Amino acid sequence: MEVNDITIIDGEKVERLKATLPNDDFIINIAELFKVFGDSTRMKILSVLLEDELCVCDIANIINATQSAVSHQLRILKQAKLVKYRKVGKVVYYSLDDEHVKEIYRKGRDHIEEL
Amino acid sequence: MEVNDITIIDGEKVERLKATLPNDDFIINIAELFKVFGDSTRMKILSVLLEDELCVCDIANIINATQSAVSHQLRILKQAKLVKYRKVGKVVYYSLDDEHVKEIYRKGRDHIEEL
DNA sequence: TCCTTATATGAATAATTGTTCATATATTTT
DNA sequence: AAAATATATGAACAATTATTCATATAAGGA
Repeated sequence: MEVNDITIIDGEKVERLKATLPNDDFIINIAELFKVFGDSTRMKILSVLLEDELCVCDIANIINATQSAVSHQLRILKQAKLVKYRKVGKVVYYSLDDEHVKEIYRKGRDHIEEL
Repeated sequence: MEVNDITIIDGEKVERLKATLPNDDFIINIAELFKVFGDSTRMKILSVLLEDELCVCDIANIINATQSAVSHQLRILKQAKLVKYRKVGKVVYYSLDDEHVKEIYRKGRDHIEEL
């Protein structure tokens, strides 16, 4: 015991549960992933990309944000492998990278709509 | 057009996509929900609660955090309706509130494990 | 009744982060 | 070649937030 020296359940069970805890890397990575979903601007971007592949300036227009803010947030979405892009001349088209985005979005929606 | 007056796609399509955007309340709520998942301490708490119903001090022991930190985070999880609790004397047992937690957790795991 | 235990909570602090503004880069148009 | 356009990015600032510490509350045991 390091932080607290009290337990309600027996020490054996505590040890067993400690063993089931995912390692720190996993915890940090999954928290980082959800953090990316945890911002209104990024959720708006993901929402429109659920509908269509779009360039930066159109995304900015549709969600009523500045080009700079959208570009910054797209970088974060890109790093999390939630969106991918395709360059056509000076225009960069962004789209969802995989099905997980849709699935996570839907599960989140289900939870808040259940009430 | 309010923020930018440039578009790549035609204005009609921009308007159509603006119409598909969820309203602000929804966006704020879903972002708030994922924000709750977006913290290591809370993810650790959810991880152990996926295994078992547990009291505050045992959670603190298992994830190696202070009682105070765990209690603060449990309040946030409670507000998001991700965990529920049951009082037995002075001991408070927390458990997952619904299936959505498991499902969201699994989808997040799938994404980071896909690489 | 007094002491201990389990949990909750307010305030302060430190760290993280989203936006803005200015500007850089790259591509197209004139 | 110069101007305009689409996007990216660094720095600064403001806002949010997680933890710690002290303490409050409430229940149980001596």
